[in-house]
Parts: sequence; C-alpha cells; structure tokens
Amino acid sequence: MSKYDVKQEVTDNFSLSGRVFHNIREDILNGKYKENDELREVAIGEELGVSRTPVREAFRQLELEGLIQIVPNKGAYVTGITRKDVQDIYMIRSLLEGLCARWATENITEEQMAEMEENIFLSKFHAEKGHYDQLAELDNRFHEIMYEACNSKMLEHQLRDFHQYVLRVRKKTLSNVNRGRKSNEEHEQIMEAIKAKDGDRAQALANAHMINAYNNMVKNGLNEDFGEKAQD
Amino acid sequence: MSKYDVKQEVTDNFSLSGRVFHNIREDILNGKYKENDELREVAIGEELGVSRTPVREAFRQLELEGLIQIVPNKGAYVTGITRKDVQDIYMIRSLLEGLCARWATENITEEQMAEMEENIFLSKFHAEKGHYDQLAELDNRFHEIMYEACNSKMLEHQLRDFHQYVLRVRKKTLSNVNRGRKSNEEHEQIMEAIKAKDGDRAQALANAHMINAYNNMVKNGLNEDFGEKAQD
DNA sequence: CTTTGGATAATTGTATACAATTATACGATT
DNA sequence: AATCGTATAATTGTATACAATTATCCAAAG
Repeated sequence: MSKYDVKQEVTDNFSLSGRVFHNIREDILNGKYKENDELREVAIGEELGVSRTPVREAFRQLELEGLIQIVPNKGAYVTGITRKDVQDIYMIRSLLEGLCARWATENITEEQMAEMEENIFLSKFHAEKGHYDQLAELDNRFHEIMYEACNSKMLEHQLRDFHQYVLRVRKKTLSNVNRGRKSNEEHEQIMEAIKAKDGDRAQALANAHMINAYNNMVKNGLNEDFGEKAQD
Repeated sequence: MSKYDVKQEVTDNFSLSGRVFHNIREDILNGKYKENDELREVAIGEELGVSRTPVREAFRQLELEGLIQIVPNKGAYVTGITRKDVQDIYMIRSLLEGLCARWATENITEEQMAEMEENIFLSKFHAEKGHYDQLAELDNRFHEIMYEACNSKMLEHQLRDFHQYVLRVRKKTLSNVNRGRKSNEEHEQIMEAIKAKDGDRAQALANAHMINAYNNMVKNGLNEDFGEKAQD
C-alpha cells in the first residue's frame, strides 16, 4: 500500500503515454539515457509497468521533440543534448524572451501585473533567506507569467518548450546565490519596464537577462555536465 | 524533375503513423478539418485504411505540435490556426531567420554557398519565365539551405517546423509575380551579405525579408483564408 | 413539457496477438 | 581461421481484443 501512497502532483493525472513521455524525457535530460543509447519498447514498458502501446506513443512525441530518433524497423536512439545545443537554445530564447517581454508590455492584464510584482517581492524575501528551492520556483513562475502575458499562443508554446528543455541545467545555476540575486534584480527591471509600458526597454532587458543566465551557466556547472558530449 | 536529396523530416518515413501524421496535418492546414472539429480514431483509420494504433500515434504528435488538443477519455479536437497565430509566427520567424542568416554567415560551407548562388540564378530564370511552381520550390529550398548552413540543429528544427506550418499560406503569396520577383531580390541580397561575411547585414536583411513576406501576405490572400477564423 | 435515471451505444485507453523486419548464433564451406 | 548462409531469436509494426469512460436515448416521474 505504501507504493500507492507516494505523493503525486495533481498535474501527474496524465494518461499512461503522457507519463511515459515525461518519464523518458526526464531520463534523457538527466543523463540516465545517454546519446546513442537504444531505447527498447518492452524494457521501458516493463520498467514503468505498462505495455508497449503507450511507450510507442511516447516515442513518437519524443521524436518530434528531437530527443530521440526512430529508425524504422530498427529502434529508437537517444539524440541527446550537446553543449552547443544548450548554447543555441539560450541564444534563440534570448531573442524570443525579448519579443515576449515586448508583447507582454502591450498585453499584460492587471492580474498578471499584480502577480508579477508579488513574484518580485517574494523572490527578494526568499533570496535574503537563502531559500533556493522557492527561489527557483519563483524564477520559473516569473517567466511563466510573462509567457502568459504576451498573449501569443504560439510564442508561449515555443518558450515553454525551450524552458522545459534547459530546466535541469538551470537548476544548478540558480543554486548559485549570487546569480540568484542578480537574476532577481534583472526580473525587477523587466517588470518595471513592462509596468512603465516601455516595450523597447523590456525587450532589451529580457534579451540581456537570457544572455546573462547563459554566461553564468557556462562559468560554473555546464562543463561537468556536458563535457563528455561537447562537440565544439 | 528537380532534386530529391532534400532533407526530409524524421516523420516522413514510410511508417503508417508517419503517413497518418502528415495526412492529418495537411488536412488541418488546408481547412478540411476546421477549428474545434472532433477527430475520431476509427473514422480516420478507416479513411486511410489503417487501424487505430498508428492514428493514435499520429494524434500524440499532432498534439505536441499544437494542432490538436487531446482531452483524456473524450476526444481529439482541432486547435486550428488563427490569423493572429500566423502573424505571430511570422514575427517569431523574422527574428529566428535573422539569427539563422547570421550563423549561416559564420558557418556556411563552400558547397552550400555554391548551391545558394545556383538557387538565386535559377530563381531569376524561372521568374522571367513565370514558372511559379519551380519558383516556389526554389524559394523553399533557399530557406532550407540557410537552415542547414547555420549549423545549429536546434534552430534548424525550429525554423523547419514554422516553415511547414505556414507553407500553405505562403503558396498563394508567391503566385503573386511581383512578390516573387521582390522575394528573389531579397534572397540575392541576403546571399551577397553571407558571401561577404557581413553577419549584421545578413541578419537585418533576413529579418526584413520575413516582415515583407508577411506584409505582402496580409495585403492579398490572408483574409479570404482566415477571415472566418480571425479573432483579432 | 422538462427533468432524471439508467440502459445502451459509441469512443477512447490499454494490453496483447500476430506479422514483418532485423539481429544473432552457429555450423558448413573454403 | 575466415566467410558465408541459414535457422533462430529478438525487436519493431500493425491490428485486434478487451476495459474504462463518456455520450446518447428513452421512458417514467414530477
């Protein structure tokens, strides 16, 4: 019975294929499955206690996300994520987060603005206290608010995907207390620009925010994770 | 006939699910399935002569692409593409095509440069002759070359997706002879900037190229296609 | 007439069976 | 010993069977 008492998030109420999808993706991003590893349907099915059907559905999704490559009648192979991939994603994100901040400036609702201000306030508090977990969560949430506020289903979708993609790498980064504080300051500036309806400034700040996050990540932590996979 | 060595998407394989995926996507993009339509697994399976299994796999992919929404135990509903979506995609693409042109400037190979020059040359020829089909193909190919030349798997993937997404809308646009000629000129300028290793200029030109393509599209053709779905 | 209850049908979710394809093992031939 | 060919096993591709859930219909109650 203890097996079923394990705490599950409400949003984990997915279909089996959905759970399998998230599970495998996490395992690829975690490094459990490494580049060029072959994923076998039965093995993964048994590991997760499901049949091949949901596993195959998950495979198709992972293929579309570019995390695995399915070779017909042969197998599914992990594509992995190289150091250069991460770098490219951050460059792409910096442009799109900038655009998002601009659009958010034009479309943000009062409720969203209020939540953003609250987010900044809480982040300051938890930064003082050294509550890294809450800080990471608030950081995520800040970006989520912006994604919602930009009022663009397409852009929101893109940014959310990228966000997920580099989430693991970002975790480490934020546990650096200095970057956490600096990140908060940058969020606050972005928020102020949005509040002041200064789209140009919001865009530039959000753009720079991503570049800073990337540069900080490169300085500490990325090498040990991706050194063996580095291509460039 | 022209070349077949054009790089294809992974899902273009000969598996049933791949075919079903492309089939449904095409039908959504060309309006056979409209917004909020419910897609039933057996109906589509029978129509394409396959069982539910490949249909379901295709559904999962379509959901990830944002073309349909799967409500657990209920059904799959077409999300559709609004006029605002198209506009947003073009804005996003303009940024990413700019980045792509910049990176292509830094990474393009001699072979790719040669093909790009050949592409420009052929485009001029077919524009003179009024060969719209070849012109559209060459236009697609020009962008494909840039996507490959940028040397970024991530960016290439993103741009290819967007490109596919708006392909149908673009078809009409290019059949406007004036836009076709203007587009060619812009391609040539981008090519020249890349050849001259002027990344800034290449980026700015590619950026503007997308904006122009969008503005032209809005001027003629978009309304009749998306008028009934327009939200804004 | 509207509402409600439940039987029935339709649809999706999952597992399994079977076919097609590919990988592996192993002996025969050279 | 190396290579080839074939039998066998392993794996993926597809279809189907069964379970779970949701939608529909219709009669009876108010």
